[in-house]
Amino acid sequence: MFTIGRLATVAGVTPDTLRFYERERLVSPAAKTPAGYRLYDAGSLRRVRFIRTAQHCGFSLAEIHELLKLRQDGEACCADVRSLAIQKKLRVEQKLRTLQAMSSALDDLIRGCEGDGSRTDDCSILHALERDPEAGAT
Amino acid sequence: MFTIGRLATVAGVTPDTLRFYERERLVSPAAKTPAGYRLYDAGSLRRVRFIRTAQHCGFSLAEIHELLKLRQDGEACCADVRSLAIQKKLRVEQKLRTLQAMSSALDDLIRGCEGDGSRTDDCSILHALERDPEAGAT
DNA sequence: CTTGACCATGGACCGCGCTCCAAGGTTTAC
DNA sequence: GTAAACCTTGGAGCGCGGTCCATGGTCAAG
Repeated sequence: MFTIGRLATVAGVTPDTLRFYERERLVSPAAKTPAGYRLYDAGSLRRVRFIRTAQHCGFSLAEIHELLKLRQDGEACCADVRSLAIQKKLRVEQKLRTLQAMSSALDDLIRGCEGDGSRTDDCSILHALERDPEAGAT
Repeated sequence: MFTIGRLATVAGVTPDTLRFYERERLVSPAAKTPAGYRLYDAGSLRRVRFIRTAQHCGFSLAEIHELLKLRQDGEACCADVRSLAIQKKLRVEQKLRTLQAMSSALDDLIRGCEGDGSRTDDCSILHALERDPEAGAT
């Protein structure tokens, strides 16, 4: 059994974060001391690690709540979890495409620019940004 | 000269957004009617388009403010603008790498999962998410 | 038995980019 | 002349994932 500070340290978060997760019904202490101190066990640590890892996969806290509910739910099956992972993958890929579009738009700007000391009223980047985004390319 | 609603329509934003941009010192009306109505000109439209296009390149409103300041500033040169674009590109690429890591982490989860009807206590995805993220790969 | 580190609660606040609302004035179309 | 559509200001609220603060109780070391 650890106190909140100890769990925070081993899990790599802050005590405030753990209290926040508790308000969000993601992790709750295994017990409390008579004085009201939260006490956590190894299961709590696994749960916090679950949250952090899922976050690294792009899941929001609300989605992690869903995943944790599936784990509790005797009715749920592995395919349900897999389905959430696949949906998340699709959204991550959508974001990737958006960022890739940004990256190549920036490339175009940078490439079109001399980068010399000319005044900014001649700057090709500033001119390009002003063009109607709805108009055709070029 | 257009009213706020007309500029909003042609620029593809809402009047609320234009008022918000004005509070953020990004776009201000060219004039006001005696009754206090905002009036915009073609330069305003170009400015709003600048903002939208720069947003599509990943610039935040604060950064767009910087870009617009450079345009005003007689001292600034094209190289300053180019430098902001390059910095932005680096940050976009960093985000891309983060998302690519998410994408392949999700791939691993999905690949490792049968996706069959087995109970969630056997789910390889849920087990994988519980593992210590600091531990070496497996 | 005091000092300092730790813990509790409740609530405010952050950044970001809007979005919506209420209460009222103005303009336009018929 | 009246109704609809538009405009004004000021301020609150949202989603997200925390972070920080004030105030006060608890616990361990010396």
